[in-house]
Amino acid sequence: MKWTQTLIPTLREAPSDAEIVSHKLLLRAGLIRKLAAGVYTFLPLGLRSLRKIETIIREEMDRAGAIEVLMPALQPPEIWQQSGRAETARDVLFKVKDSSQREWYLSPTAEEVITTLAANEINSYRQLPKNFYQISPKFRDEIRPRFGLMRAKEFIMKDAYSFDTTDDGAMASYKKMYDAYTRIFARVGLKAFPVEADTGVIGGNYSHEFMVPAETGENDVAFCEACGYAANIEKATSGIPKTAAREIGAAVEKFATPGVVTIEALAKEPYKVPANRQIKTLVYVADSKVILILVRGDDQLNETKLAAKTGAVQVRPATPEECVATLGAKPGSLGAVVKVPADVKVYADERLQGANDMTTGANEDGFHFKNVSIERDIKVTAWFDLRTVTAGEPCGKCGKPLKIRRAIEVGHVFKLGTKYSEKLNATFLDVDGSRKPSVMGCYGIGVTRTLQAVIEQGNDKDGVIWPLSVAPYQVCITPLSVVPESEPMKLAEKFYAELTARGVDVILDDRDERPGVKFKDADLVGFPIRLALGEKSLLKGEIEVKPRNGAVQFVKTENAVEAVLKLIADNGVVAPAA
RNA sequence: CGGAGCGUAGCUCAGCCUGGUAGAGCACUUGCUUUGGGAGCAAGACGUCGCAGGUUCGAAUCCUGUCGCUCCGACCA
Repeated sequence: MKWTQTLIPTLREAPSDAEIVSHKLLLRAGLIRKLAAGVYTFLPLGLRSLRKIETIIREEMDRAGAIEVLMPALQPPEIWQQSGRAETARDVLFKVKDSSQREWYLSPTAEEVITTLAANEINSYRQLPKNFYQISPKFRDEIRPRFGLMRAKEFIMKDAYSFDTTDDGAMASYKKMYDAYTRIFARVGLKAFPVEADTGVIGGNYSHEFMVPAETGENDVAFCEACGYAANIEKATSGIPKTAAREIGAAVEKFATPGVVTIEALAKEPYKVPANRQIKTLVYVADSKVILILVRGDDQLNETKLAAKTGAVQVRPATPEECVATLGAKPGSLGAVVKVPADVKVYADERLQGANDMTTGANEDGFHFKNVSIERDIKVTAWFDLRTVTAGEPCGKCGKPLKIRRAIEVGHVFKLGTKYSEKLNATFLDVDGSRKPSVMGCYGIGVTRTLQAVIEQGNDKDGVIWPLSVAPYQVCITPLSVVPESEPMKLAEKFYAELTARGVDVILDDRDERPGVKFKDADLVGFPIRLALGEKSLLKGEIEVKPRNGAVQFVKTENAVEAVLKLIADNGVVAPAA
């Protein structure tokens, strides 16, 4: 490709609405342009990288035995009602109406469609297992699009859905995808690692996310360097000990705490009740039912765990008015010892099991109880792990301290079980003649997000540093004179032809620009290898070969093509084991 | 949806407080010079100051509404 024939609108300054480095570079390097919040056009260079990522994904999905299909973006609401997700996924569904006022959903994912297909087309165990995948635009009514392609209203996702006859088969399918994902991210040059994850409204009971460490990520991951344990903070557990039991003390005693409405205030003079001897009582509304949550004063409730453990679709903190209506006191004086309505369930964090000599609100503004023994004085409906793990806690597996870091989620694999196949009647006849629902799994990769993650991970002050495997072009030839028939231009054309013939992706910067401009642009876009052809070095019979992230080398012109091919071979695409 | 902020040239932004001629840098066009890391000089083109209403002799500037965008939070398959 000749630079002047394509469109590479580089920017010296980033538009002010770009916040993080990868978003700025996507715009500055001329890869994408924003049409509206969370909605982007891919320019020629951005599209080339996107296609390369897609190609890698296709190769690895095909290698793993998955088969490609293409499902519609327009989906009828009926199948979403059938699966139950019309309700549970309501908030992210894009809904459109056609001219006859019929409603459609724009696909945020395709469990319903593929399961409907399987229900119609798969009748026998002989047809299983199957794994269908597609790469297509997806739509989510994100309440707050952010960070360019990271969280967009429209984005490209690879989604795959496996169907098996047995749970073991489903597990094997899951493992294949897990391994394929590992290879995919390695090939696109991303340091991504799998972590245990919550399943959210997708459902199912077993799940891993593939995470790219990055400070700008929107997820926290807890991990143990000693034993390799890693989990999304929404799911992570630790080996932190339960609250130490003391001697069973006297009966519960009320004491005045005027104006004290925080854990911290109660921990100070004159009360001096340490946070770890307090019970924090939280009022929540789970699917429109009021519930009480008890966690230790120095712990934070993990809402994802709460939803997962209680099976609620939606949980939210109660308003102060709802608290008063339920317990008769405002937040800050709440407790579960007295005045808990019979129909209000009380869920307590396991760390409180056996705790006594605790202090908690008295459900009377300005008063607390002390000497509370949780099992003696509080009617706990159920014990769950509900707290959020913090850095430094002992790993639940090996006891070494856990660390926490930010990460970008680029892939997610789920074992779904029969949730969708049962609801949408995706059944098959087994060997013994019995009809069974297929055991499913689903597997997503955020393709556009992966592209941005590559940039977030590979950049310096001058611009993008692409892995060879996904760079828009592998080599940029930069003649410092573009006068036709000039020595630099003639050689540039020759290298262009030869490298192209050898299967290398080359762009020739034939713009009549000053060298500085061309070099700056080449660095900004981040082509992995740059060939500079200037009068000075040509007089010595040399050209300049410069890897984007390495040192300049001068090479005899006759050896230049081989030098480039060697660089590509040395730093090239990770060749995954078959 | 709650909180905060911003909409002025293609991009980054000044001007607004204290109403009166719409500006700078970069980018763009032409010419000359320059030519190994975002050149110099000269000339030029580019604006319904987001939109609508109001106040005023007069509004980019003050007021009201509205739309869009960004950030924090809720949310996040």
